[in-house]
Amino acid sequence: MITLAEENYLKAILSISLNEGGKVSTNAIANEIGTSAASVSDMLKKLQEKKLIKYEKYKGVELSESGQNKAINILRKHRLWETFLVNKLGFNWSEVHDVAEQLEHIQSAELIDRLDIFLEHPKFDPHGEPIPTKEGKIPSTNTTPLNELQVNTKGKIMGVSLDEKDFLDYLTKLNITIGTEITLLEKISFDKSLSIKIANTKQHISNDVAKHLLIKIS
Amino acid sequence: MITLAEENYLKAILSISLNEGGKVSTNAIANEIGTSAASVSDMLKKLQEKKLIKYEKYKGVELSESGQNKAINILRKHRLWETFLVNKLGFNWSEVHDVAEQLEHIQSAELIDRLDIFLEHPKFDPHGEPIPTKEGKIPSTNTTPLNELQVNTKGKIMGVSLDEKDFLDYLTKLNITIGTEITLLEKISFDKSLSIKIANTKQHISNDVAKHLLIKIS
DNA sequence: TTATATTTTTAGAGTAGTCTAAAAATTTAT
DNA sequence: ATAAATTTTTAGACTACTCTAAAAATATAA
Repeated sequence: MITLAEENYLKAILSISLNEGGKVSTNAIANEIGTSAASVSDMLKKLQEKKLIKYEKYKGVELSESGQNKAINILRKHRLWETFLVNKLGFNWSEVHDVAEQLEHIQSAELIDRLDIFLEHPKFDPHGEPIPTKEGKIPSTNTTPLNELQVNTKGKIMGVSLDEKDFLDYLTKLNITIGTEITLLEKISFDKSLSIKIANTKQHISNDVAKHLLIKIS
Repeated sequence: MITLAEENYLKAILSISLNEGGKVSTNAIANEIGTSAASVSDMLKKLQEKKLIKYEKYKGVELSESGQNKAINILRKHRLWETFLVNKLGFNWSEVHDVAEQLEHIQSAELIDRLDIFLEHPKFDPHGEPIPTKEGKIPSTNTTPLNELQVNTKGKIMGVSLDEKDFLDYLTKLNITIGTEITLLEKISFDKSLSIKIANTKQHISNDVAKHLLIKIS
């Protein structure tokens, strides 16, 4: 059996390696989970013991096949629950993260199968992130972070890669949501901030915001 | 903050006192939770410390007001989740207990408010048990256990007071479910077993089964 | 009412997870 | 290439919960 803490470590390792690729460092995990490097070091030994990760002391860590399957399944559950909370219970997209973090640990394959059917097999969660398949594949999305686009490119916002209340509430204030058409007008080299056009209104956003907006070029 | 283990103790104490009334013994709790009396004794000290119970050594225990509120809220969550699982996800009434035992610990008042709305404020769970109100009241049901009825009484099954798979699957096999019309034909004094009539078919059930069938006399 | 049985509590120890402080290994910079 | 900075691991301790065994309190019965 896998414990709740172990699940959270696997999830953190998956999340970091999806964002950065390659081996994951102890510090990165500590930072992601909000714990000490010492605790991480301890836990990595246990996960290694259970063959959920590949780990060499001082050399960083990656998920084993079974570890990856478990981590992706947790991600699938998280995104299905977020979809349920928004589509069925009427939550706002900025309100669902914390509850989904709890729900993702409920143990019942049957429950998730039925939830998936009930939601009519959604492909994306309320943040536009792809929902992993039952078989453990994460469908790829043909999107580019806004800050990597060239000036004068036009596109549509397909998703956001950050699930934090403040960020999402700010986007809502800017009239930015999934499906919003956007044009990149100008890149300021000094601070990498961007001028954009949304619904014929010019707006200015920081690089920190832009890098989490996933665009499909039109 | 209340831990998962503490929640389970409060729930166990509530469940026992609803069934038997009066103060709850250490052994009864140990039995309900499936742990040792020593562990219970330990935990009772902690719950007392947090003012969730009224406890005197060797004298048994009862819930404090705040403990009772917490316990009833867990029961409310359990029964709402069971209703969701059956009414929305299509689970059978015998399959939902274990998953609901996990879901009842999810911490979010907003979630439960919205679930209640989504389910259209159900009054009873799939086993016919009343769903406690948000204010912490458990509505009373005017029902009598089948084994307490007099011979030749006719009634309708309004609920079952046991949520165990084997029991519920057996009822299904007997064509017994919520709403089933039933007539008590005969009581066998030797083993307290009963002859009953369901849909014009005579059947025979043990006292152990009958005592968990809650009847409204018609 | 005193002995016996039962229940409950205490004592001591174990596991999972966390922490801080210090040691060891690795990386970076001069 | 060696010193300094950073990262990672180890050591030792703490909390929450669990256990078994033994002691203490209570209930039951002759």
